[in-house]
Amino acid sequence: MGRQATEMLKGTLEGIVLAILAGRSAYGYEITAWLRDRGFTEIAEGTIYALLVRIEQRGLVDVEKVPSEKGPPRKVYSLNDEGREYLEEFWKTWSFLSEQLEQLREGGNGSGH
Amino acid sequence: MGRQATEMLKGTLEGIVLAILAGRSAYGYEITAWLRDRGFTEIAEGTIYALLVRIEQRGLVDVEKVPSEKGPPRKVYSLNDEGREYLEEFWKTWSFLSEQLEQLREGGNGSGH
DNA sequence: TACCGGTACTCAGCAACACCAGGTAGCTCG
DNA sequence: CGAGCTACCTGGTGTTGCTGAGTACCGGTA
Repeated sequence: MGRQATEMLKGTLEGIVLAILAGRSAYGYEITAWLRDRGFTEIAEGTIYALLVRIEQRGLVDVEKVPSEKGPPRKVYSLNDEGREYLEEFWKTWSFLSEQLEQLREGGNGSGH
Repeated sequence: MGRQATEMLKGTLEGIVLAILAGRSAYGYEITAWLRDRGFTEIAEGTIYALLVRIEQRGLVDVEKVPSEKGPPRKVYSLNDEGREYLEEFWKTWSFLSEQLEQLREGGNGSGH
Protein backbone atom coordinates (compact mmCIF):
# COMPACT_ATOMS: atom_id res chain seq x y z
CA MET A 1 0.00 0.00 0.00
CA GLY A 2 1.26 3.54 0.38
CA ARG A 3 1.83 6.43 2.68
CA GLN A 4 -1.75 7.48 2.21
CA ALA A 5 -3.09 4.18 3.44
CA THR A 6 -3.22 5.14 7.09
CA GLU A 7 -5.62 7.97 6.59
CA MET A 8 -7.65 6.14 4.01
CA LEU A 9 -8.17 3.27 6.43
CA LYS A 10 -9.89 5.51 8.93
CA GLY A 11 -13.48 4.48 8.87
CA THR A 12 -12.93 1.80 6.24
CA LEU A 13 -11.02 -0.59 8.43
CA GLU A 14 -14.03 -0.84 10.70
CA GLY A 15 -16.18 -1.81 7.73
CA ILE A 16 -13.61 -4.33 6.59
CA VAL A 17 -13.55 -6.06 9.95
CA LEU A 18 -17.33 -6.08 10.18
CA ALA A 19 -17.49 -7.54 6.69
CA ILE A 20 -15.10 -10.29 7.71
CA LEU A 21 -17.21 -11.04 10.76
CA ALA A 22 -20.29 -11.14 8.54
CA GLY A 23 -18.74 -14.14 6.82
CA ARG A 24 -17.74 -15.98 9.95
CA SER A 25 -16.83 -15.48 13.56
CA ALA A 26 -13.22 -14.73 14.33
CA TYR A 27 -10.82 -13.53 17.00
CA GLY A 28 -8.35 -10.68 16.97
CA TYR A 29 -5.17 -12.50 16.23
CA GLU A 30 -6.85 -14.39 13.44
CA ILE A 31 -8.23 -11.23 11.85
CA THR A 32 -4.84 -9.57 11.99
CA ALA A 33 -3.23 -12.55 10.27
CA TRP A 34 -6.01 -12.68 7.71
CA LEU A 35 -5.51 -9.02 6.85
CA ARG A 36 -1.76 -9.43 6.51
CA ASP A 37 -2.42 -12.30 4.15
CA ARG A 38 -4.61 -10.10 2.02
CA GLY A 39 -1.94 -7.47 1.62
CA PHE A 40 -2.73 -5.16 4.50
CA THR A 41 0.80 -5.56 5.72
CA GLU A 42 0.99 -2.23 7.45
CA ILE A 43 -1.89 -2.60 9.83
CA ALA A 44 -0.65 -2.61 13.40
CA GLU A 45 -1.81 -5.38 15.66
CA GLY A 46 -2.90 -2.95 18.35
CA THR A 47 -5.15 -1.20 15.86
CA ILE A 48 -7.27 -4.30 15.39
CA TYR A 49 -7.67 -4.92 19.09
CA ALA A 50 -8.65 -1.32 19.73
CA LEU A 51 -11.16 -1.54 16.91
CA LEU A 52 -12.65 -4.74 18.31
CA VAL A 53 -13.07 -3.15 21.72
CA ARG A 54 -14.83 -0.25 20.06
CA ILE A 55 -17.33 -2.27 18.09
CA GLU A 56 -17.98 -4.44 21.11
CA GLN A 57 -18.77 -1.39 23.25
CA ARG A 58 -21.13 -0.17 20.56
CA GLY A 59 -22.94 -3.46 20.67
CA LEU A 60 -22.27 -4.45 17.08
CA VAL A 61 -20.81 -7.84 17.95
CA ASP A 62 -21.26 -10.67 20.42
CA VAL A 63 -18.23 -12.04 22.21
CA GLU A 64 -17.41 -15.48 23.47
CA LYS A 65 -14.27 -16.60 25.25
CA VAL A 66 -12.88 -19.82 23.88
CA PRO A 67 -9.84 -21.66 25.30
CA SER A 68 -6.95 -22.14 22.90
CA GLU A 69 -4.51 -25.02 22.76
CA LYS A 70 -1.64 -22.77 21.91
CA GLY A 71 -1.90 -19.81 24.20
CA PRO A 72 -4.23 -17.62 26.17
CA PRO A 73 -7.98 -17.89 25.59
CA ARG A 74 -9.37 -16.35 22.42
CA LYS A 75 -12.07 -13.73 22.30
CA VAL A 76 -14.25 -14.83 19.44
CA TYR A 77 -16.38 -12.10 17.90
CA SER A 78 -19.49 -12.59 15.84
CA LEU A 79 -21.70 -10.03 14.15
CA ASN A 80 -25.14 -9.55 15.68
CA ASP A 81 -28.25 -7.95 14.21
CA GLU A 82 -27.25 -4.43 15.10
CA GLY A 83 -23.86 -5.06 13.56
CA ARG A 84 -25.44 -6.34 10.37
CA GLU A 85 -27.54 -3.20 10.16
CA TYR A 86 -24.50 -1.03 10.73
CA LEU A 87 -22.61 -2.94 8.05
CA GLU A 88 -25.47 -2.36 5.66
CA GLU A 89 -25.10 1.38 6.22
CA PHE A 90 -21.38 1.10 5.74
CA TRP A 91 -21.89 -0.46 2.32
CA LYS A 92 -24.20 2.35 1.30
CA THR A 93 -21.72 5.02 2.27
CA TRP A 94 -18.92 3.09 0.64
CA SER A 95 -20.89 2.66 -2.58
CA PHE A 96 -21.58 6.34 -2.77
CA LEU A 97 -17.95 7.23 -2.24
CA SER A 98 -16.82 4.56 -4.64
CA GLU A 99 -19.08 5.77 -7.41
CA GLN A 100 -18.02 9.36 -7.02
CA LEU A 101 -14.36 8.43 -7.15
CA GLU A 102 -14.86 6.20 -10.15
CA GLN A 103 -16.46 9.08 -12.00
CA LEU A 104 -13.62 11.37 -11.05
CA ARG A 105 -11.03 8.91 -12.18
CA GLU A 106 -12.58 8.31 -15.55
CA GLY A 107 -12.92 11.38 -17.38
CA GLY A 108 -12.60 13.92 -14.86
CA ASN A 109 -15.35 16.09 -13.55
CA GLY A 110 -18.34 17.58 -15.21
CA SER A 111 -16.38 20.18 -17.08
CA GLY A 112 -14.58 17.42 -18.91
CA HIS A 113 -14.66 17.21 -22.69
CA MET B 1 -24.50 9.82 3.17
CA GLY B 2 -24.35 8.47 6.68
CA ARG B 3 -22.89 8.76 10.11
CA GLN B 4 -19.90 6.80 8.97
CA ALA B 5 -19.11 9.25 6.23
CA THR B 6 -17.02 11.54 8.39
CA GLU B 7 -14.44 8.93 9.20
CA MET B 8 -14.48 7.46 5.75
CA LEU B 9 -13.75 10.85 4.25
CA LYS B 10 -10.53 11.12 6.19
CA GLY B 11 -7.90 10.39 3.64
CA THR B 12 -10.33 10.17 0.74
CA LEU B 13 -11.46 13.77 0.67
CA GLU B 14 -7.95 14.87 -0.09
CA GLY B 15 -7.84 12.55 -3.08
CA ILE B 16 -11.22 13.76 -4.22
CA VAL B 17 -10.12 17.38 -4.20
CA LEU B 18 -6.86 16.57 -5.95
CA ALA B 19 -8.81 14.62 -8.57
CA ILE B 20 -11.06 17.61 -9.13
CA LEU B 21 -8.03 19.85 -9.52
CA ALA B 22 -6.56 17.37 -11.98
CA GLY B 23 -9.49 18.14 -14.27
CA ARG B 24 -9.33 21.90 -13.95
CA SER B 25 -8.20 24.69 -11.68
CA ALA B 26 -10.66 25.82 -9.05
CA TYR B 27 -11.03 27.88 -5.90
CA GLY B 28 -12.33 26.87 -2.49
CA TYR B 29 -15.85 28.17 -2.67
CA GLU B 30 -16.28 26.62 -6.09
CA ILE B 31 -15.03 23.22 -4.93
CA THR B 32 -17.36 23.29 -1.95
CA ALA B 33 -20.33 24.07 -4.18
CA TRP B 34 -19.27 21.38 -6.65
CA LEU B 35 -19.10 18.77 -3.90
CA ARG B 36 -22.51 19.75 -2.54
CA ASP B 37 -23.88 19.36 -6.03
CA ARG B 38 -22.46 15.86 -6.24
CA GLY B 39 -24.18 14.79 -3.05
CA PHE B 40 -21.49 15.53 -0.47
CA THR B 41 -23.98 17.63 1.42
CA GLU B 42 -22.39 17.13 4.81
CA ILE B 43 -18.96 18.45 4.06
CA ALA B 44 -18.32 21.61 6.06
CA GLU B 45 -17.05 24.63 4.24
CA GLY B 46 -14.19 25.08 6.67
CA THR B 47 -13.01 21.56 5.96
CA ILE B 48 -12.28 22.31 2.33
CA TYR B 49 -10.35 25.46 3.09
CA ALA B 50 -8.26 23.69 5.69
CA LEU B 51 -7.55 20.91 3.22
CA LEU B 52 -6.50 23.39 0.56
CA VAL B 53 -4.10 25.06 2.94
CA ARG B 54 -2.62 21.66 3.71
CA ILE B 55 -2.03 20.57 0.15
CA GLU B 56 -0.60 23.98 -0.66
CA GLN B 57 1.90 23.72 2.18
CA ARG B 58 2.91 20.29 0.93
CA GLY B 59 3.59 21.76 -2.48
CA LEU B 60 1.02 19.68 -4.35
CA VAL B 61 -0.71 22.68 -5.90
CA ASP B 62 0.10 26.10 -7.33
CA VAL B 63 -1.93 29.08 -6.20
CA GLU B 64 -2.92 32.25 -7.97
CA LYS B 65 -4.95 35.10 -6.57
CA VAL B 66 -7.66 36.26 -8.93
CA PRO B 67 -10.00 39.21 -8.29
CA SER B 68 -13.69 38.39 -8.16
CA GLU B 69 -16.62 40.52 -9.24
CA LYS B 70 -18.76 39.34 -6.42
CA GLY B 71 -16.60 39.41 -3.35
CA PRO B 72 -13.08 39.09 -2.04
CA PRO B 73 -10.34 37.78 -4.33
CA ARG B 74 -10.32 34.09 -5.11
CA LYS B 75 -7.43 31.76 -4.45
CA VAL B 76 -7.33 29.59 -7.55
CA TYR B 77 -5.57 26.24 -7.08
CA SER B 78 -4.11 24.08 -9.81
CA LEU B 79 -2.38 20.72 -9.58
CA ASN B 80 1.36 20.74 -10.26
CA ASP B 81 3.66 17.85 -11.13
CA GLU B 82 4.22 16.81 -7.57
CA GLY B 83 0.48 16.85 -7.01
CA ARG B 84 -0.10 14.69 -10.05
CA GLU B 85 2.40 12.19 -8.75
CA TYR B 86 0.75 12.18 -5.35
CA LEU B 87 -2.65 11.69 -6.98
CA GLU B 88 -1.26 8.73 -8.90
CA GLU B 89 -0.28 7.12 -5.60
CA PHE B 90 -3.68 7.90 -4.18
CA TRP B 91 -5.34 6.00 -7.01
CA LYS B 92 -3.12 3.00 -6.40
CA THR B 93 -3.98 2.87 -2.72
CA TRP B 94 -7.63 3.43 -3.50
CA SER B 95 -7.67 0.66 -6.08
CA PHE B 96 -6.20 -1.79 -3.64
CA LEU B 97 -8.73 -0.90 -0.98
CA SER B 98 -11.55 -0.93 -3.46
CA GLU B 99 -10.70 -4.40 -4.72
CA GLN B 100 -10.42 -5.83 -1.25
CA LEU B 101 -13.79 -4.43 -0.27
CA GLU B 102 -15.41 -5.63 -3.44
CA GLN B 103 -14.23 -9.15 -2.71
CA LEU B 104 -15.49 -8.93 0.83
CA ARG B 105 -18.86 -7.71 -0.30
CA GLU B 106 -19.32 -10.41 -2.82
CA GLY B 107 -19.06 -13.63 -1.35
CA GLY B 108 -17.38 -13.39 1.75
CA ASN B 109 -13.79 -14.00 2.49
CA GLY B 110 -11.47 -16.45 0.92
CA SER B 111 -11.64 -19.04 3.65
CA GLY B 112 -14.99 -19.97 2.25
CA HIS B 113 -16.30 -23.19 3.73
C1' DT C 1 -27.57 56.16 4.36
C1' DA C 2 -28.29 51.53 6.55
C1' DC C 3 -29.20 46.93 6.12
C1' DC C 4 -29.38 42.26 4.08
C1' DG C 5 -27.77 38.42 1.54
C1' DG C 6 -24.44 36.21 -1.33
C1' DT C 7 -19.48 35.52 -2.14
C1' DA C 8 -14.90 34.07 -0.33
C1' DC C 9 -11.67 32.98 3.01
C1' DT C 10 -9.76 32.20 8.03
C1' DC C 11 -9.26 30.38 12.74
C1' DA C 12 -9.55 28.00 17.49
C1' DG C 13 -11.08 24.09 19.83
C1' DC C 14 -12.85 19.40 19.62
C1' DA C 15 -13.56 14.23 18.56
C1' DA C 16 -12.42 9.98 16.18
C1' DC C 17 -9.28 6.90 14.43
C1' DA C 18 -4.87 4.44 13.21
C1' DC C 19 -0.11 4.19 14.76
C1' DC C 20 3.70 3.25 17.91
C1' DA C 21 5.86 1.07 21.67
C1' DG C 22 5.57 -1.55 25.13
C1' DG C 23 3.53 -4.93 28.42
C1' DT C 24 1.02 -9.34 30.14
C1' DA C 25 0.24 -14.19 29.77
C1' DG C 26 0.01 -19.15 28.25
C1' DC C 27 2.09 -22.86 25.73
C1' DT C 28 5.95 -25.86 23.55
C1' DC C 29 10.63 -27.17 22.68
C1' DG C 30 15.63 -27.54 23.36
C1' DC D 1 15.71 -21.55 32.07
C1' DG D 2 15.32 -18.99 27.51
C1' DA D 3 13.44 -18.52 22.90
C1' DG D 4 9.58 -18.19 20.10
C1' DC D 5 4.92 -18.48 18.99
C1' DT D 6 0.17 -17.49 20.29
C1' DA D 7 -3.18 -14.03 22.05
C1' DC D 8 -4.59 -9.87 24.07
C1' DC D 9 -4.25 -5.01 26.20
C1' DT D 10 -2.78 -0.03 27.08
C1' DG D 11 -1.10 4.92 27.03
C1' DG D 12 0.41 8.52 24.36
C1' DT D 13 0.87 10.75 19.56
C1' DG D 14 -0.39 12.79 14.93
C1' DT D 15 -3.59 13.52 11.27
C1' DT D 16 -7.95 14.70 9.80
C1' DG D 17 -12.77 16.42 9.51
C1' DC D 18 -16.35 19.06 12.17
C1' DT D 19 -18.27 23.00 14.70
C1' DG D 20 -19.01 27.68 15.17
C1' DA D 21 -17.62 31.94 14.85
C1' DG D 22 -15.41 35.80 12.52
C1' DT D 23 -13.56 38.99 8.63
C1' DA D 24 -14.21 41.24 4.31
C1' DC D 25 -16.07 42.68 -0.19
C1' DC D 26 -19.96 43.55 -3.15
C1' DG D 27 -24.86 44.70 -5.09
C1' DG D 28 -29.65 45.60 -4.25
C1' DT D 29 -33.27 47.70 -1.58
C1' DA D 30 -35.86 50.50 1.67
